[in-house]
Amino acid sequence: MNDVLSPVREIAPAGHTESDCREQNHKILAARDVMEILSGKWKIQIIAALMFKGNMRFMDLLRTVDGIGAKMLSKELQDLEANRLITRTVLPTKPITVDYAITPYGKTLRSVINTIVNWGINHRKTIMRGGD
Amino acid sequence: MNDVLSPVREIAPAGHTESDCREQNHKILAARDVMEILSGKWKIQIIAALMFKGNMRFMDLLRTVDGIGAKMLSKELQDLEANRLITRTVLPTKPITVDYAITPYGKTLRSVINTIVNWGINHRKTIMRGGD
DNA sequence: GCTATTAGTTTCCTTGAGGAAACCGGTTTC
DNA sequence: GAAACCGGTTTCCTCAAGGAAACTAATAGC
Repeated sequence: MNDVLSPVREIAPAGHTESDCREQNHKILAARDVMEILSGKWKIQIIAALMFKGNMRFMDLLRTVDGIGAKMLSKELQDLEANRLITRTVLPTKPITVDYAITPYGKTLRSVINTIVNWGINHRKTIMRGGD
Repeated sequence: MNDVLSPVREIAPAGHTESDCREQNHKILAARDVMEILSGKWKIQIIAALMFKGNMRFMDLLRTVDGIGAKMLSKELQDLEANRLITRTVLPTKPITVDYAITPYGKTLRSVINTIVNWGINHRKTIMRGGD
């Protein structure tokens, strides 16, 4: 009776082809992939720390990434290393030290991190202005 | 004896001033803010769906966001609405329908989502090429 | 011998994210 | 009156994320 209702409405909005639709689904998957790699409370903060402050040792990161504990830091660093985003280098110093650094591949995340950081900075301003 | 060791090494790398350091910490916080808003398994996928496919109803989203359940979808939509990223509009149709749309403020996330999606697409290619 | 450093690991615990399935109230169709 | 569609909510459950604190092992200084 009412065909404005469209009980089995097409998922793609008007004017979108099926191939458009497939491409959009592909994008949604890509977004999910990235969030899986960067998910959790700490990964982005660790990457941002290494990216903005340069190489750091375990204890540096423990002090820089506010609130993280040794166990979590250790685990997150292993994850990031497994994803080839950072390297772990043991240095032959007397109290042994370990250097963590971003890989060239990890550096390709710079645009992602920068975009996120810029939006975040603006978001803070928006909230402060009374928005939200 | 060995001053290369630097037991209480400065956190900022050589050449960085204290004000640099404060700015970098500010960036790390901004990154954390954004990840809090977008964290979880579904938020980015929901935003990406609305952004790339346009307004959708509850059932559209349930079908589009692969694997999500009604409870999670409902809760995530409430979160996104609370953060003023989407709007919820009840339409006076016969079987009641609800339209979800991205707000102008939510649209400012487009650059973030696009950057994430592009990196993700490239990441897939990298992995396919045998990398990892 | 005692303490401090570095870089973790181990154990135990709590909280919350997320999922499956049933249910609900309203409306339309047959 | 039964079945189906819409947009959820409620209940119950599990598993993983995350945290605190103790512990390890090696070395160095006092």
